[in-house]
Amino acid sequence: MQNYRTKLCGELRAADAGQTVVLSGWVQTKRDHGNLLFVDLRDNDGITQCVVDINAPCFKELEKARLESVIRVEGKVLLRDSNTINPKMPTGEIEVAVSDVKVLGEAQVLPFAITSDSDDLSEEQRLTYRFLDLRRAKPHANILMRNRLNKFVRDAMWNMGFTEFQTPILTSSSPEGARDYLVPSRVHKGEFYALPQSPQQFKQLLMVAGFDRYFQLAPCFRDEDSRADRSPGEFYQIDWEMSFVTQEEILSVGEKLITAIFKEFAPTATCSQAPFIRIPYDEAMLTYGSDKPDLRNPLKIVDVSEVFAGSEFSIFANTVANGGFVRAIRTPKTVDKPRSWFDKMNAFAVENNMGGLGYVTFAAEGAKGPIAKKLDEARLQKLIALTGAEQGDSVFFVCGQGEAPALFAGKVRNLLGKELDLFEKNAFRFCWVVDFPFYEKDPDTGKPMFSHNPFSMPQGELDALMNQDPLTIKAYQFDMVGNGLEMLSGAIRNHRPDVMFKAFEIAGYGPEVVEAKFGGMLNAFKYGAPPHGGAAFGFDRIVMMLEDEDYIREVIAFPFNQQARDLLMNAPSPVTEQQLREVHVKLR
RNA sequence: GGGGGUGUAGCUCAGCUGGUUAGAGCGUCUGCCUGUCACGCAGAAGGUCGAGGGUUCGAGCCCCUUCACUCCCGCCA
Repeated sequence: MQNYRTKLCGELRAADAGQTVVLSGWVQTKRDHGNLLFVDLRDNDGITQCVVDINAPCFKELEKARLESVIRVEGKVLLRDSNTINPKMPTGEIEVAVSDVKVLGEAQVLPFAITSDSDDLSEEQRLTYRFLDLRRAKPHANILMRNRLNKFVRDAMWNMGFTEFQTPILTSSSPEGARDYLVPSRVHKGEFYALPQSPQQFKQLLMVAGFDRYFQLAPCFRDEDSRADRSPGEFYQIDWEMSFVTQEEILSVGEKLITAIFKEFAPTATCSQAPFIRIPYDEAMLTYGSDKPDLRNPLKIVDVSEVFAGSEFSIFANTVANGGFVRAIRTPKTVDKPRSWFDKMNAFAVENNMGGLGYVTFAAEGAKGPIAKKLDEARLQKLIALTGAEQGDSVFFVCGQGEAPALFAGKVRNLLGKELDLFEKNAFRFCWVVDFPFYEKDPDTGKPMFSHNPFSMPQGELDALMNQDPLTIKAYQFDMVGNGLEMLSGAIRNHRPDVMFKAFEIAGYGPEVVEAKFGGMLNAFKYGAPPHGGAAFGFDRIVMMLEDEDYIREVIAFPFNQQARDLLMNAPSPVTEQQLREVHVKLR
């Protein structure tokens, strides 16, 4: 039997001239000059130009091969003339003069060109023919990047002393969190497995089992609707857990891993260096109007309620008098922006159901803008002191009750940053958001409910639960945020049954509920559980950032579409009556 | 569950105020071409205008229903 190849399509160089080689790959493009034919042959490794002229016996065979057919060619490596060298190709100094061609896998006429840009193709086409889509340069490169990141992360975690595990895919439904994917049991009528939303309980059990440091590139399944950065169905986490650690030690592992990743895969980008700044949740909400601050944007939100308290600007003054807030954002060098630009900003506020977006501009001749004349000199000076405004700057105001002004100021901060092109370029800016509230007020009942994760340890532990207003208790719970994306979530876990019972009691669950829902883990904690904690990175999101993709589907080989369908495999799909009967399922 | 957008040739799109035979680029097919690299040139074929209903002398265009895709809100311990 003939061999398929002696070289790969990306490896031939000038020094190989004169060799006879065998290459196999896909016919990417053909340039047919009638008596002279060029074929770009592509494999996973690269592209090599093949050439054949009318005198070669295999000319006709190659000429009739369709685009994207798989062929085997045999030929001699020739140095190209200096005027025909293609400097854009790594193999551009040579070409293969083909003496023999064999079609190994014929292609039909293609639904779309492999050389098209992603932007020129519909999502539906791409996913229906994903096997063709993945032949295209950028999607192919994205998947190969995933592979490199996989290995890099494994090596890094092993080197830091972590042990890799595989935890069950068929497990039990967890009562908190997202909707589960359910799998009916054949053996146990009316009972269901669930696919894990994360290996949370298993990794904690492994700590109780004494494994000390766990990690897993863990598949997670959540039946939730999709977003640009959130794939429906399944996604992967770099999941880890550690015994006998403080929160700072977990953060340190996260910093080490992410800085190593970006140094390796984005060497030319500016990247935050460890230690990343820690921003308490409350401060993040006030200063950035978000628990996912994008630190590439230099703008900050400042509370200027005191400037307007008792002022002539009655709308703001009244709001402040009634316990509301005025938040301000200083924007540099906006004095020359036309009135229409400020109007556009105001229109954005109205679209977002806010009263409007007031502003003051500090021009050479003094403060300008609709609000300026309502503020006396002392108030203007205080405003300058609070915001750091300089001549030529503007200050925008958002006013309202409760959390609304801070949240909207966060949106305004994003908009202004984009409008004024203030975002730092080619940069990855990371921070930690720490001290998440343990409870929040249930908007319906007004009672405390878990705001994030019932498994995390409240700061102050049992003492705080017994003696503190629940809504003021913070959790050892943290996120890592990179360029405004949530990259990681983690916590010190609650490993003490007494603290857990009390924590659930405050949220309105009796001990019987805790026993019923978390019995497995709770039971384990009764037999000597080490203090432990951990975190998980969104693996796909890191690949997204490294490949500068806006959509998570671009870094997943076979993603669902937005409707959680696999258009290629036709999943989900109906099953037979027989299959349903076996698992005791009746369709309504 | 809700809101926005899209659906016209194999692909990506244009199609004016409702008016003759629905267009372009790429792809396909045919022919020409020995140095291209997204080769070039000439020609041809290719349409249930997502589906169903309605208004109208007349619907790709207006109305209703419905389906699919996409972005966002809700949701995402």
